[in-house]
Amino acid sequence: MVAFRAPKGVPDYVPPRSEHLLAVREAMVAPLRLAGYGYLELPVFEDTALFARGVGETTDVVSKEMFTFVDKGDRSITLRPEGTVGAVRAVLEAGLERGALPVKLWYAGPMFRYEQPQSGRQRQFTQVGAEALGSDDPALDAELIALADTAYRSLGLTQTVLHLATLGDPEDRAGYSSRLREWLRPRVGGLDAETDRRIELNPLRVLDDKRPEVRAATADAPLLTDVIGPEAKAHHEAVRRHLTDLGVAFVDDPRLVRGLDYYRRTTFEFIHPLLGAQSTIGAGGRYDGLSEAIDGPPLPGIGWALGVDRTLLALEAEGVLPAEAPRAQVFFVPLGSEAKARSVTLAGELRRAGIAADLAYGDRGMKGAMKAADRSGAAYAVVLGDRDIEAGEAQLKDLREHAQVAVPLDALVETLREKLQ
RNA sequence: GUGGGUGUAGCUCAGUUGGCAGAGCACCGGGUUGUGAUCCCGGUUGUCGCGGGUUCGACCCCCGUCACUCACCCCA
Repeated sequence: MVAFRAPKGVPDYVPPRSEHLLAVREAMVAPLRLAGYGYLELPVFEDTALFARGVGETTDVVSKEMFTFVDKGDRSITLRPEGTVGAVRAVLEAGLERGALPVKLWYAGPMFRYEQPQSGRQRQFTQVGAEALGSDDPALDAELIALADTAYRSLGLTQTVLHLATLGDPEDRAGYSSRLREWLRPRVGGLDAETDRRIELNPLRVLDDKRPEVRAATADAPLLTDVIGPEAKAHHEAVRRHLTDLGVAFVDDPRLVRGLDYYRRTTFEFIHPLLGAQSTIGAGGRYDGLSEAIDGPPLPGIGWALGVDRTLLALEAEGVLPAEAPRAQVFFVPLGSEAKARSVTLAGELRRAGIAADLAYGDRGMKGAMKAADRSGAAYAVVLGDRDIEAGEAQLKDLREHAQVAVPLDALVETLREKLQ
């Protein structure tokens, strides 16, 4: 029993799992760099009103899941529940929308939502996000989706399914909403207060309800797809075509519903079938009205966020975790204090030469130190005792071949450098 | 916020009708004066989540509480 535990819903990652998490993050970023996306470093908290306006007052995220507090200057501050709104704010603050368009950016870091934790859902979680602003070209929609697809593939995931939909333009959505509202009232109205509220404020959300009775009741609800205007429809068809040209497989999902208000036209989710209830490992969409919602100029945009934690869960579920990397290439086994001092020096020299080196600490004795060498994954052990120092040499042992040779001490670094080439 | 499940060694978990708290793994040491991963031998670690109650006696039964976990809601 330890005195302190991490706060509820806040995960620690320790080796070797933390290495896998880092690898996921890097794999998500690599394709973005190859597509001209620049790095954006963002604050993890913002003015509360920014999220309320940008994400939408009626969303669950804003209405009940924000980590909000008042700072010492009496400002209302909120730990970011998602990244897009802050990214757009930063772009506007820096005036990037006046430069070359589109502006393509990525960021990564922790997000915070005050929710009941469960598998794949933590109060603090990490996302890699990408945004492309200043163009409504459907090729950008397809590009971003393809980059996420590439990231998942490069990690070895094969079972991820891309769901694609369009929300149409605001007028399509508004018309459909009122129609759907009328349709829903007699069918699921009165079920509970939350659902009633949702029918009135954001009826599309009801279609996302997972309760069997709601699912059954809404099975043949009218579809948004049927009322999409010609422009949005053309945009959607172009996105589908580009994706097909790029070799990205997807399924059309007319019932796909996103939880944040700023989406319009393209929306998508990457779903992993082995994950249980929280199975969306990445998602995004177009948000052409977001900039105006936070008092900016008209600025179309498309973006996504990939869940780093959930993607790690997916890797574990598919059993495609990368092999553990050795912690050292060379491991010193010093016998005695003089040998310890020489080992510390030599390990330092190797590290400066770009070779991963470690040594046995404490007075472990031969056997224990060799065991530590073995566990480090090192290819070579350097055994160093008084008699070797007197002879001006070290015993260099190849831990895989079980072969050992004496090497002059002043040639050790160079010898290892050659052997590890 | 709501519901189910689980809390025993660092980790994974056994623990019989209520009768001296265990195993495997890990870790440490020895078998080898200076040689690992295999093998053999030995050893360390416990507020049985916490607080009450019942009982001669509670890891076990009862009540409460906390934590973790899965699911709903919602979402990456």
